[in-house]
Amino acid sequence: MDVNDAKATKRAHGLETQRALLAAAGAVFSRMAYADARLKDIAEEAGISQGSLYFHFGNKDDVARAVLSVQQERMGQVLTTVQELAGSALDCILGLFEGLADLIATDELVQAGIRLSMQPATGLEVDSSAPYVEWVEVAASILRGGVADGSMAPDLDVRAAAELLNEIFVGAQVLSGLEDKWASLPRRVASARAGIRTVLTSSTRAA
Amino acid sequence: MDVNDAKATKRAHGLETQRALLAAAGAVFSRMAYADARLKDIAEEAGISQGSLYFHFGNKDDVARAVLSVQQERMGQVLTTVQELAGSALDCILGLFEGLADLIATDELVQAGIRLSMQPATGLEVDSSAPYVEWVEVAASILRGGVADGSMAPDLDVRAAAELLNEIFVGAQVLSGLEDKWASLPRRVASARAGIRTVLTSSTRAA
Amino acid sequence: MDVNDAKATKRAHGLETQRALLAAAGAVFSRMAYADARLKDIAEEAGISQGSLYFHFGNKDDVARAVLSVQQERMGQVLTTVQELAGSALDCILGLFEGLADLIATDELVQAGIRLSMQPATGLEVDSSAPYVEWVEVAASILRGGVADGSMAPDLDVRAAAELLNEIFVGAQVLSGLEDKWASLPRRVASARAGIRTVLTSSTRAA
Amino acid sequence: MDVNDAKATKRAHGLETQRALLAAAGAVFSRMAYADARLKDIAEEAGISQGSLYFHFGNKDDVARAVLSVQQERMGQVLTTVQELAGSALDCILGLFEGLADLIATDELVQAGIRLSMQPATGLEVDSSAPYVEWVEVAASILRGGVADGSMAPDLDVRAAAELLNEIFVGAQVLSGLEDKWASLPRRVASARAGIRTVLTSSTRAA
DNA sequence: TATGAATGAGACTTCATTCAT
DNA sequence: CATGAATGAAGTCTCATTCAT
Repeated sequence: MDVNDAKATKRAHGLETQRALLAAAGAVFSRMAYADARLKDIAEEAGISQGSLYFHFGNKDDVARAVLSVQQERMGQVLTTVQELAGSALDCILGLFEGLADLIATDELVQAGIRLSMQPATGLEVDSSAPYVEWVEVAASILRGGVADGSMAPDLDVRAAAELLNEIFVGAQVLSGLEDKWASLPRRVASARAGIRTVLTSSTRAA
Repeated sequence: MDVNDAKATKRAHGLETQRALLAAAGAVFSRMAYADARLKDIAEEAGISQGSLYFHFGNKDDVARAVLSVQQERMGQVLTTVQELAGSALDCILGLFEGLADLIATDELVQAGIRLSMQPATGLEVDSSAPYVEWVEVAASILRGGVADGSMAPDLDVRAAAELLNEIFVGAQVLSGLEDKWASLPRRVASARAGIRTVLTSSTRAA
Repeated sequence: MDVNDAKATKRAHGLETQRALLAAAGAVFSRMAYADARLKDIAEEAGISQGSLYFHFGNKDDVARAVLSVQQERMGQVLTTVQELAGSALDCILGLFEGLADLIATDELVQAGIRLSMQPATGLEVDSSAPYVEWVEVAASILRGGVADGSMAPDLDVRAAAELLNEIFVGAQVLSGLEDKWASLPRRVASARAGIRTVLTSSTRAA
Repeated sequence: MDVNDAKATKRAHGLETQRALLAAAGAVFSRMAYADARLKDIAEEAGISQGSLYFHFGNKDDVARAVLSVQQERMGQVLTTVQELAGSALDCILGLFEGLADLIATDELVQAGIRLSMQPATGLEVDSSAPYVEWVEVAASILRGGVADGSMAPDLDVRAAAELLNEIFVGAQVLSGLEDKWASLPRRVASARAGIRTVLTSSTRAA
């Protein structure tokens, strides 16, 4: 059992290191642009050597990709949770925005992912605009539900409204990121709530 | 007059080079992040040597600052023009968005300025979030006019609406930038038009 | 112990490299002015890459500072040794000059330090004239001993004599440095011996 | 006559510029090492363009050489003057030191020359130690006169004494240069006077 | 004569990445 | 797993020098 214990310990230790590394990457990438972020800083923040970093990740791009993947997972999680709890589609969309805002405001790793998503052509060959397209689809899908369940205007232009919501949320992210590192994002979203509801429920020529 | 002629010629030549340099900087900064942009590329694009670049601008930061300054000037120009032409405040704000969208979609230098504004703490110690604050003020001022001239809802929450408009526009900028280098921005703005009008004119609990 | 061994080995290797680097810096800085010295030459002379140099020293200034620090240590060592051995204060001061002359004539690092000390305001913000002031104090202190132990004239103007000695020694350094890279310094000091003794022992209006 | 006048004016203007340029070079080279001095600074200090500088001097080395040449001329002038006035050889040598000290303390161009002389292998292929050898010869020649006219010890070791004097003076130059840009040189020389006289007049085993 | 503009070589420095231990 | 050491490519910037006007 000695050997197995040692192995287990090592593996546990390795996982812990990896988590620390990811958190450190989040901290650094949330503070500055990808090109300005130094692997040295990440390693230091994680309390390990630069050499070690290359054991856990292949290179700088991989680190960023890992961050992006965690971000997407966590944001997706919010979507799942909200969809389970929400009543009407309108509540769902509003709850989604609120939930994401809270997540972003408190989770450095998610902040880092957002930052990274907004700097294309940086080397990480991922099509970073992809996630945004996805979110439009998500929103459109919910809006269609809203038209169906009567919580939104029956003649809502779903496509345009979904894009508008996306723009609002992305804009709020960017502005709160610049303003105070996303601390004000929940407030911004709350403040936009009334306007959003108006757009989604006003009939005739809405959105 | 020989001497003066010579001087004038030289100065003109210099200014021309500077313009080329600025355009080149616009092209490069609009394509990639500040930290990824290479002075070599800018110089090459302008058709001059790297050394020359330092004759006209002190360093990389100065180049970026010059780009930002031109961007702000051109965007301010749109504001002025629109304010002169517009009838109601509602027309004014919608015209402003349209005008800016067209400018951004076609002017590389302005695109570069936008990119630069969104990468804080990169070295150009300018508080790059400042312009966004300014635009909220501009919007708020126009909205107050709209409440007064009756083109908007009398009980409009001006502050919240101004922030929402700003978020919409910034979000549209970011998304169109990621999607197709701002080509789709005018379309996005046009598509948001109905929603914006709804928000600004719906009474009771608007925005 | 495997791990500790590995660490120790690495550290030893690093120290060795640093020593080589310092020696190379001595060789280069002793041959030319600070501003003319190329880090490339130092790295090459030490047999490592330029990049490596920055692993051990932060920048060019740091390298120079390290050289200066070693120089001062080695020269101070001579002072200590001589003070322990010397009989009279007169023997002490003459022995000090001889010892320093021999050190300077043979130690490239010390030569480099001397060169560096004589190029003020070059970037190494150390007040490089400080060491010279120090040496005047040292000399004055010994001379006071000489007045006390009777090996020098009782009415010696200690301050003036100390300054004169300093000037002689600095002058000899500079001239031998220009003449033949300090090879002739011991000869110069030996040749000055008689004059120095005269100045220090002649009564009435000496020094 | 118009043409000649114009020519004369131009020539005069040119000479004036050249003088300004030389003074500027003196100012700059007296402040920093040759390698640190920028032609741009010299041109600015002279109030002309860098391009103009190349009309008057071929290149950076030439500027330095011009400074050195003026320095040597002015220092030689002091020698001539002193030799005409002095009574005994002892007075002559002491007067020479005093005269040179005063010149150096007040003349930036001479200060610049001194600085330049002490940075060998800088590019100006002049053997900069040559002047110092010369001055030893001058001193030796005067000392021989002193032995002859009885103002110095009859058994003076002329060679050694001359070298010692040279070292004292060079040392004083260097130290005052480092201390306060040569302002204290006259004081240093005055303070060394008594010691020098002792060395030159003490019999038996002097110098 | 004089100058504004331009150039190119080369210096210092940074940083992702690799490797022996 | 981890690290200290090392590397090399590349980037920003400086500066002596040239040239057309």
